[in-house]
Amino acid sequence: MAVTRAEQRAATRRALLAEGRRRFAADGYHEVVLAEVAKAAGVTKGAAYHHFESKAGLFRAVVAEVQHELGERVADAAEQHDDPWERLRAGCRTFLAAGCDPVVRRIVLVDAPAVLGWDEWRAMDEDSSARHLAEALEDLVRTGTIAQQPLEPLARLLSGAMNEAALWLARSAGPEAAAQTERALDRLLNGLRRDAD
Amino acid sequence: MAVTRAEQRAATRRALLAEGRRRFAADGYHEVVLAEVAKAAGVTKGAAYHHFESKAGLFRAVVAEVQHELGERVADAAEQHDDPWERLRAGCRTFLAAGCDPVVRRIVLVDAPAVLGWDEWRAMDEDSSARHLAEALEDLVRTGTIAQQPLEPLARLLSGAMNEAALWLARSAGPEAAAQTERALDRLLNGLRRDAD
DNA sequence: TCGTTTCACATACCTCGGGTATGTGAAACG
DNA sequence: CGTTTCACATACCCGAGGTATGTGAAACGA
Repeated sequence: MAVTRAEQRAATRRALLAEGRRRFAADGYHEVVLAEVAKAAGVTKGAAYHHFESKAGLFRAVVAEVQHELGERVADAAEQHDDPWERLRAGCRTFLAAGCDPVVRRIVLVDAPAVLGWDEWRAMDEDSSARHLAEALEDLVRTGTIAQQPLEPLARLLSGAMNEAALWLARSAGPEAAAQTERALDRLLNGLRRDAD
Repeated sequence: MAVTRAEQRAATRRALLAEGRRRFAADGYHEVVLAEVAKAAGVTKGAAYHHFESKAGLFRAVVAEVQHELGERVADAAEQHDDPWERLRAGCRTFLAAGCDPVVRRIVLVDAPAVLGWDEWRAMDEDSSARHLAEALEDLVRTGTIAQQPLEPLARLLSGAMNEAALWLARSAGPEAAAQTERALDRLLNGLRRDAD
């Protein structure tokens, strides 16, 4: 089989990303040593620096990847529904469930803000997940389900609430915790509705 | 002036904590080099390791200090009011304002979860701020202002909402952002009330 | 087909910073 | 006043991120 250079390059990059994702999720950014990631991926540290500008650069690429997948999952869940209100709820539920995944939890929610800086983290979050939340809220205003109001602060509050709840859910043993959290979130959201339930 | 050993020890510890707090807030945990903190505090690295078990140990002590002060401020603000509902609102407003302080923002909200681990961060947060939130919610249930319900998930949602909102507020230029966030938070909380506004 | 260029890495090396082991001089103590 | 304690200072180790340079096999042009 002929292996072109482009194919080999892509394969190496994928291997580094995959191994990085595993280790960042399992051990946390600081505990991960780049040379070991490279070794496990079948290459040396030089390859890693050829593909990424630094250890933080590899981490950034992993975060972007995970964020993107997360956003897709949330969007897919929302699209299962037609009613804007149910779209929002479905997205929230999916996010809460996904946040329990150690990959999302450790990489995106815990380490990323500290490693990449809060501003960059927020920009990446906006591109993947938070954007969907903002759109969902806009739909709710457009359809008159909730009153017109500044949506940016509201989106931030809800985004933070779900981030933290996801982190907490992953640590709470009770299987009823997820359901309780969803109910509590429902109650909060219902406060925004204009008409009765 | 006679300087006893205990006094000197306490002074050195205070100096290390103060300088650490400054640098951790300004540059972030990773960028801070322990030897420079010690030097700026008028001692050497050896002194730092005599007082704290590691760089993370100094950071942990700083986090505990800042968390404690933050909790006090929130509690003080709440105690200005008698009505449980207003106590909660006052505490939330105070927290949102305090979270904009770079010391709280960078040290407690951004770096601490990654450096100390989310579990330890959460335990410290519970001891200082989150405990007050939980008590406020219990009061609201006791007085019948909000319906009886599992309070732990609700407290987590609200805590996360305010953490994220505080982080965002510190970055948003507009002076109306704080007021808008408080209004949005009010709307969410109002959803919990049993009776009309 | 063959010389040349490109490039995807490997290898060797540097440096900085966290951590440790040990020394020291002045209080504390009997 | 001799001895002990202890709050540091000094010297050293080493692991890990980052860099500079080498290399061999594809890619390419003639």
